[in-house]
Amino acid sequence: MFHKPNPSSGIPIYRQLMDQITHAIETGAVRPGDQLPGIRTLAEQLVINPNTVVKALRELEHAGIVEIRHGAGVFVTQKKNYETQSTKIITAQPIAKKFLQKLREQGLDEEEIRRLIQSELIDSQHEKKHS
Amino acid sequence: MFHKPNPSSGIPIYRQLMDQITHAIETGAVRPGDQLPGIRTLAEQLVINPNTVVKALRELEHAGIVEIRHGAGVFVTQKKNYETQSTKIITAQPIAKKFLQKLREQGLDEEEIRRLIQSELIDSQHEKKHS
Amino acid sequence: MFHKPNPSSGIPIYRQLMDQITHAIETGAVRPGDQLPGIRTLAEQLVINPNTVVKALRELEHAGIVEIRHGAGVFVTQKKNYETQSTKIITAQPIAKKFLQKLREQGLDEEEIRRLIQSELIDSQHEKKHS
Amino acid sequence: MFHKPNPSSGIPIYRQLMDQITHAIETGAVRPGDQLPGIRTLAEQLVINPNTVVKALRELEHAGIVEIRHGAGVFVTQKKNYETQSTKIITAQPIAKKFLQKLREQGLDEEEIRRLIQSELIDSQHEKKHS
DNA sequence: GTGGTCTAGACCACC
DNA sequence: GTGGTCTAGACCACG
Repeated sequence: MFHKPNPSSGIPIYRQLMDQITHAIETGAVRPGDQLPGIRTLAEQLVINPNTVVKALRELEHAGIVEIRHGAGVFVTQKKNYETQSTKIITAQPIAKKFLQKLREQGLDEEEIRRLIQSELIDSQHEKKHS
Repeated sequence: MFHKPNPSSGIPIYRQLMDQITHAIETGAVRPGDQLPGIRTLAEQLVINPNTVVKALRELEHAGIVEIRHGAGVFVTQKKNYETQSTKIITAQPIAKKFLQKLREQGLDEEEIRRLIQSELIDSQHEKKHS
Repeated sequence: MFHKPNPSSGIPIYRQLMDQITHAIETGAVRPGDQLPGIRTLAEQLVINPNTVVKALRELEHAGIVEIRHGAGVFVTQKKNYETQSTKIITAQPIAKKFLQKLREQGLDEEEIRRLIQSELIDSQHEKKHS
Repeated sequence: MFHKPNPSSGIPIYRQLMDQITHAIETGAVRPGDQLPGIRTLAEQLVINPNTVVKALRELEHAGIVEIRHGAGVFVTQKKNYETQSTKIITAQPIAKKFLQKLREQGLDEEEIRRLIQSELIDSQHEKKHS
């Protein structure tokens, strides 16, 4: 059902697995309420360490994508709209957090940060056009 | 700064460590922006495995309590309004101390105190529900 | 008679059940010689697996708290001098209730109370050692 | 190192495994401090369920024969004289306990029980001689 | 990779 | 109807 991650892609294996699972949900390959393969099963199929699988599933649980029931298995959450909270966003969140943290340490306030971001976004659009 | 967890208390070690850190923040023993001891240092002091320390810190990061900066260390998050937190916990401390003192005078040991508190907390939850 | 354990408290379910039973004996809610509810009954009431109940009872049996009679049921052991036990716990109960009331008035929630108590218990252990 | 238990012998599998382990210790096949095979390994070798292995080891731990170290493995206790506490005795203890419990429920006191046992022992010796 | 806990559900033995 | 044992297999904690 899932395929082997590429260990030399630069993207952490657990993130690649997260992407595969969220993608499977988005495409409807697995549906809310469905049970996912067990941790050991996944680890064997994908030839990765069970702990890595655990890490991926734990992150997905924190994000509300799956539900881990002790002794029973891992299930896709019943709720809804993963569209708005795709893996990409989830992945980006901590990066943004650390970035803002750094800016604040530099002494920038909210307004200054907003202006900085906006101007950089505009710049990068221009660079795109000129390339 | 932190105490050795009790491995036979039934409470997972990583959770005991989380509790200690949270409590230290609540009481103001460590303040927002402060750096916590390194993972290895903590592991040695508490005589536990570094991975267990990592797990505790990772959970606290997810909860927004601390921030792990790659290559720099672990820091208490700036955000929260810990001032009101600290005040109420600090006010509560002497009450707790006196209370524990009284129970011990009654002849209760640690185990009995733990059970009594837990039981009373559960009871009051039920009273809440029924009200 | 017994309450549903909290499966996400970090404390193993079987241990929470042990605590409840021990506490019920200490307070005199159940007395030496009394029969406890059957394993299946308990499991249904608490919405947990019968095997988990068995584990709790087995541990209590090893500790000499209860006696499991095959085909007959589970009984509180006759031996111990619970009278003195009961007295001190029962005396302590209103103290605990008042104490928890005060903490709640300070604005502490259950989680904060738990941490405070645990932390104070640990502290007093260290004071003991150093004395 | 250990061999498959007989599931249809009437003796519980976990007890057969306990016997094998204690026998291995008594004969010196495994010595104090030695690590036993892991739970999963044992289960595979003996073609039984891991939980059954766990049950056997837990009982042996309660009896002080082995020491289970979380995350590390199962080890033969360093202490000594298992000779005086052989499996036979350990097995017999709970039987004796329940027997005495029954007699007490019949209203017999300690002295009466002692006399009863002694007289029965003498009787059975006589029966032996006459057979 | 170790042991620890839990679920679900089976069949057996005792009273 | 009680507890006793066992299986199959899940996730959790720790080293």
